[in-house]
Amino acid sequence: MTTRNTPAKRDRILDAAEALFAEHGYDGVTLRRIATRAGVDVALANYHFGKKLDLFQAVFARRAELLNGSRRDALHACQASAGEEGPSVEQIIEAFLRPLELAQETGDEGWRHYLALIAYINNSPYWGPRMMSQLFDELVQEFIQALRKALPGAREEDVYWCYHSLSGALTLTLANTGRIDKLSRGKCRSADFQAAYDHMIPFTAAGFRRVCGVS
Amino acid sequence: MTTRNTPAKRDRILDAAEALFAEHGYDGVTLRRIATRAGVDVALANYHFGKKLDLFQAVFARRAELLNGSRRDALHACQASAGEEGPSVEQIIEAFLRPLELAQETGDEGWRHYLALIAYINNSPYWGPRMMSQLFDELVQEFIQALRKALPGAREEDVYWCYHSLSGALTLTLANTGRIDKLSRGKCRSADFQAAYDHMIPFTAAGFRRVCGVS
DNA sequence: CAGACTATTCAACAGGTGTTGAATTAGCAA
DNA sequence: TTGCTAATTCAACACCTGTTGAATAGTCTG
Repeated sequence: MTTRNTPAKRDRILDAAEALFAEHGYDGVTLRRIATRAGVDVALANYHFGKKLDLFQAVFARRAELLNGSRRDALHACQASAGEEGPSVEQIIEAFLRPLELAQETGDEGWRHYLALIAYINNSPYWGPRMMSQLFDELVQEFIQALRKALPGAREEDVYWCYHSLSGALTLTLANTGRIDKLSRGKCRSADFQAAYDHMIPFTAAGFRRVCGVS
Repeated sequence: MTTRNTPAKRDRILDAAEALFAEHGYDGVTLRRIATRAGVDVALANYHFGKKLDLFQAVFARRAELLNGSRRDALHACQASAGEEGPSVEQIIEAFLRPLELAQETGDEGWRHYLALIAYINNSPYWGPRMMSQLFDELVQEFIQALRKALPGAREEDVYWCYHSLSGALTLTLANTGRIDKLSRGKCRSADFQAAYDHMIPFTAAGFRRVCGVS
């Protein structure tokens, strides 16, 4: 066999880096802290991934394919079950958001950290422009085209601005800062993605319909 | 006179720190880089503000009062001009967002950087919980109470979730990452706050009405 | 077993970090 | 002028950073 079975330490480095980068950002994390958390020597990160920046990108890329696949499947499924005129705005947004719940379905902390990392990158004026596009733009454009079909006659510009609001609401959810918990005095729990999406889907769908001029 | 007229260098340090913190985050910026940008010796930042963390907080606090005042005035103004039943959802959100346009009205780059810094802090799992509340929560609660009055019968939890979406959309706007520019192939310019709010106000207002069960 | 290759650790480097105390300059009072 | 104080710079500290090359341990092949 050409590819050896990768040892556990390599993955532990990715896991540790994922969690720390998500909470403190790229510059807020030291390779030594990552290594300590992974129970590994500092030099090992360099051996497996090269420079610190390469490790950062490896963490970011690791789960992207899986996430994109899950989202794409959801979109195609709702398109297949819909009729000729295609799925509704609500169905499309649902396909966009629900796959992100895998974070808590599986109880996998890694996914929660990864989604927080996406939020960090997407909201960063430095990282956003140079890292989001290559992994996520193609699929996002597919969702936006589906939305345009569900909103006939909408101006292209309006659809993009609405997507911007949707993306922002999602990003803050994924960041999982716990601020809404404090504001609402415990009535909302920002870690409860399901509740967040239950509200976000009708909220953003109504926004799309209003701004894009379809009753 | 008891307070000397503060020399220009002190403010230049705040300006430089503001711009750099907003783009690269707390750990991504070095005191030497701030000093260089301000045309000042490294030790001067320490003399005026103490530790690096104190400088960070000073930058964050500098414009907060002014911003809160501007927003509070806008809210009270629309409340005064409204009748007994209070202002509409649209009017309240407008009062929440429009004051943020001062960034481009005045052409002041400092405000643009400051708002991007708010976005950075608000979206950060580390800084968000420990810095947002003390400066902004009181006024936010006032806005939320106004929204509840405009949405009679709405469940408190639903109002907070809707505010969460509004806050997320706003945060991504303030971050000013330019991603929507690329996605829309130039049809939207994320630096154009006015266009952003023109879309965001009806978008989020429709979301509030739908989720909070008022036609 | 020897050999080969991968995974991992050890030790150390050159450079950058925040911070500090002493020295210097500038601005105003008597 | 002479003082006094605030503002600013200079020089240096102890520490931490990412990175690297050599050394060691582990694992499979023949």
